[in-house]
Amino acid sequence: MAETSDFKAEPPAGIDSIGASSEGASLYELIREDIIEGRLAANERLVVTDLARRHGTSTNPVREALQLLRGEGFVTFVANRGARVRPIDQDFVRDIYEIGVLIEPALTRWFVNMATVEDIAELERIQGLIEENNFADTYRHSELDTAFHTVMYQRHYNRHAAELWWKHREVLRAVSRRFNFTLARRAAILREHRELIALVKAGEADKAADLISRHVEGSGRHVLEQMRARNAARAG
Amino acid sequence: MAETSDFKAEPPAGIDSIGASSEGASLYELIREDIIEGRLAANERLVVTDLARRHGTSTNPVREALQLLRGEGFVTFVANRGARVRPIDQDFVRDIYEIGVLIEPALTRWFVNMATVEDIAELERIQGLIEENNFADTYRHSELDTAFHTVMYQRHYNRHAAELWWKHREVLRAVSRRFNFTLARRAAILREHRELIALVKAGEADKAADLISRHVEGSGRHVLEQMRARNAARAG
DNA sequence: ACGCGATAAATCGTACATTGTTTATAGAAA
DNA sequence: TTTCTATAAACAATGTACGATTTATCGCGT
Repeated sequence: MAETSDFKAEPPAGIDSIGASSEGASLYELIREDIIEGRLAANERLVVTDLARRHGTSTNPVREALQLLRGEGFVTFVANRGARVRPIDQDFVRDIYEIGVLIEPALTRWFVNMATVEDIAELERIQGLIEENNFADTYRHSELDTAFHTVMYQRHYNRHAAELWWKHREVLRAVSRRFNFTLARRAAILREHRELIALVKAGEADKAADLISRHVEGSGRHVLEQMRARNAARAG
Repeated sequence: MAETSDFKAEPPAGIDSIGASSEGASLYELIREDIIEGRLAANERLVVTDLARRHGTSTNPVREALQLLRGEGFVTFVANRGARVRPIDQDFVRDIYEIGVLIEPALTRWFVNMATVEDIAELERIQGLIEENNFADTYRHSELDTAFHTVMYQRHYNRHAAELWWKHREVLRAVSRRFNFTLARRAAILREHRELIALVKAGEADKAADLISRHVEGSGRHVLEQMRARNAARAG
């Protein structure tokens, strides 16, 4: 099949927990996916015995998976009361984007200074896939958008920053599952990516970093507006 | 007793994993402490049965603790081969400080804009403790130094940033266990903290952020020099 | 309607079985 | 003798099953 792996990236080595491994979707990945994809509600209780039954295993692997997710920050724990899904709400998203605005420009700067021709080719390939998609599938657009950034950040010029990006990335996936970017916003993303590639080729690190800063801030603002609008609609 | 809690801070709510809880040092905290304090060597194997015996429990709590530490990034895993201590080496430290330079100025800016009189009083209290210590105990000096920063960052104007700081903080503790800041450097820290308090009181957010930026960069450079020197000595 | 006690449910810890990995050993070839 | 390999035994990670303790739920009596 035309697997989605046409833009699959590897998680930073060392952090073996975050990121989808090639084949064996282990238990914690499945549970994390359930959280990201929104199949589990915010603050929903994660009952070990239920999850064990559902996944056809005993309780022990589930418990370990939940602890791992706790360490990653996707699950909260209370002693003797078990785990709950950590909600991905407005504050959560706003905070993530604020961090992105701080981190991504620096990552971009490093990338521009150290990018190989293969890296740039890969960027253009992703960009091609986005244009090919031509706004047809909003979810795929989002996936490709994060893939674009991932290409820039995955070779860890700074391992911690790369790990941060991988966590950030999971949240972005969660957001894109819940909210569709408008056509206008998607057009802006496309345009800014194109600009970015040009700047990368020209070796303009500072300008590229600036652009990314505005790019991330713009996306963040847009997502938050979407979230606010939905909340207002729900309340009204 | 004169508990060390004269500058104890709370970990950001929500992230229930990182940070020392008041009393019950649970298993994962103990193991993490062993890593931070350097009682476990870099890349050392973490054998579940050994740890269980050593801590007088069965294997299950140990396994969960290791998964939690994996999620936090202090332990690496290989399937069917178990866990190892993630080394806190030069790269690790350099990367952490680079992130610090990106994050801490923003955190400082937020703090200056939102600090209460109690916050400032707390800062001055810590500063008083540092001056009282008067370079006598280098380890205590480091602890107080991070405590100073923690006061500024712990009230999570941005929860993810606060979590980042808490992780950052653990690494700093690890570093301070392995390397002593020179007298000159500690004097500089003291001076810069004093400057900072003045800027906070004056509400000079930008200048404070600038100062912190240089402050963190300076500490990072200093620590890395220490590490390099020791490595060179070891090699020579 | 509001505590209160019994019952149900789920977490947490222990013990054990299974599977895969590492290490030690013995033998064969150079 | 030395080195490489095949094999077996020890070891440790992973998964299962179960008991104990804590928490949640429900019905009863006032």
